[in-house]
Amino acid sequence: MGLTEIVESIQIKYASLSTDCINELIGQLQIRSFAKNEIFVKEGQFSKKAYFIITGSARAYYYKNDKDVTDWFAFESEFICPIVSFFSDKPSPHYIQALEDSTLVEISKEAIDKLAKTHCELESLMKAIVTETMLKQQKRISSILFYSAEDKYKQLLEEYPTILSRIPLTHIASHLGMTLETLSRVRKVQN
Amino acid sequence: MGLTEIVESIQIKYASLSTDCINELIGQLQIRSFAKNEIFVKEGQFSKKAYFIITGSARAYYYKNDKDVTDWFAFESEFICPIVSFFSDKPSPHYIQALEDSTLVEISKEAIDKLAKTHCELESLMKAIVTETMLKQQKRISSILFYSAEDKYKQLLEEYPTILSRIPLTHIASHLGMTLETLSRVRKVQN
DNA sequence: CGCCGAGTTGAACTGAATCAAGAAACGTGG
DNA sequence: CCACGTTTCTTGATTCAGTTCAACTCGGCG
Repeated sequence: MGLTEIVESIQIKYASLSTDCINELIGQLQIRSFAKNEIFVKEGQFSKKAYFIITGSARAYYYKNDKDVTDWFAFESEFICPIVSFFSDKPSPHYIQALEDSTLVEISKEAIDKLAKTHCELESLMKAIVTETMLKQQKRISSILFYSAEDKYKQLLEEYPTILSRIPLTHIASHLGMTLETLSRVRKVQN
Repeated sequence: MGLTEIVESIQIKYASLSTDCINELIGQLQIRSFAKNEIFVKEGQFSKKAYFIITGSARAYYYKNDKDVTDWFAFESEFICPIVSFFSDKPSPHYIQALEDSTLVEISKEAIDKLAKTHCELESLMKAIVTETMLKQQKRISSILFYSAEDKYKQLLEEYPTILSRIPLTHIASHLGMTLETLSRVRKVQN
């Protein structure tokens, strides 16, 4: 898949862009490859880059009381970025790590903002992406508040049916806000 | 406070607007007043209106297993809207209710989108508001996952020092994801 | 073969929920 | 302005989902 098709598909999903804008945008993209387990954004960094996953997967995680907590997963055709540092001027509490050998497209916020000055559609596209993220978080909040460990696990499997074969249970557990032991017990009941 | 000052202050906080845009925007605003406890957005509605609070307060809430759960509070100079229905094309799970006698500014999404077609700055302003909301939710997720009932209560008091005198504890408890009884016990320890 | 990290299992513990009862505050009409 | 009923909040006893800590199993890989 070339850069053109990638931008094409993003554009279709979120908000259409002029050919002009698409072309200029492509000039700002960088293809990057990371090996499994490679950490490409570190805590404390001011990283203003966003990544779109072509193949592979990644997770954003942080340390809470010395425990590794996975905040977000991203798979093919999804974005991932150090959300705090990307959108505000604070250092990132998150690390980002490839979970498989992965190929990503990288773009800097600076480049986007600059392009958006002349291409307003890009601003709409960004708004659409942020809105989607916000609605996902909205869902996640109510899922954390109201569902049992078992239900949260089921929900995750529905959203990401292949996740079990791709990602270690430790990360799944911490993302669901439960311990590895609890996840293990929940799984025993299921199968 | 007139509409001009209100738009002025919003614009300063999020993203600057041209005088043209400001004037057209003002033409789309509606001042609305609600009595304490009045419900002005109902569950199941497709409501594409957002509200900016001039005086008073409001909450967005929904029913989860027949229990009334407060999702968001909003006070002076804050926005509130039925987030799901406003940003996607789904009916709102949320009700919105005035918690005190309140005066709000109402604007429809339709009006904003129409204006944004000719005034790109407005798109940036919307993006800024959505981004702010997203970052707040990000914070809320980690607060739910990692803090004890007591810590969550303390945090809320820091963010909204006047909340106790303005809003019943039931709503505060459900917003913090705990029962009224637990909140009551937490408060006893504190004071 | 033996080590090592990932996952499982068990037992004891705990923070918060639930259920139930009572106290305090609130506002509404006489 | 007081009395009464309703709503809001507190307190207590019990239960429960999930955590913690510790030991054990399994599968892959040098």
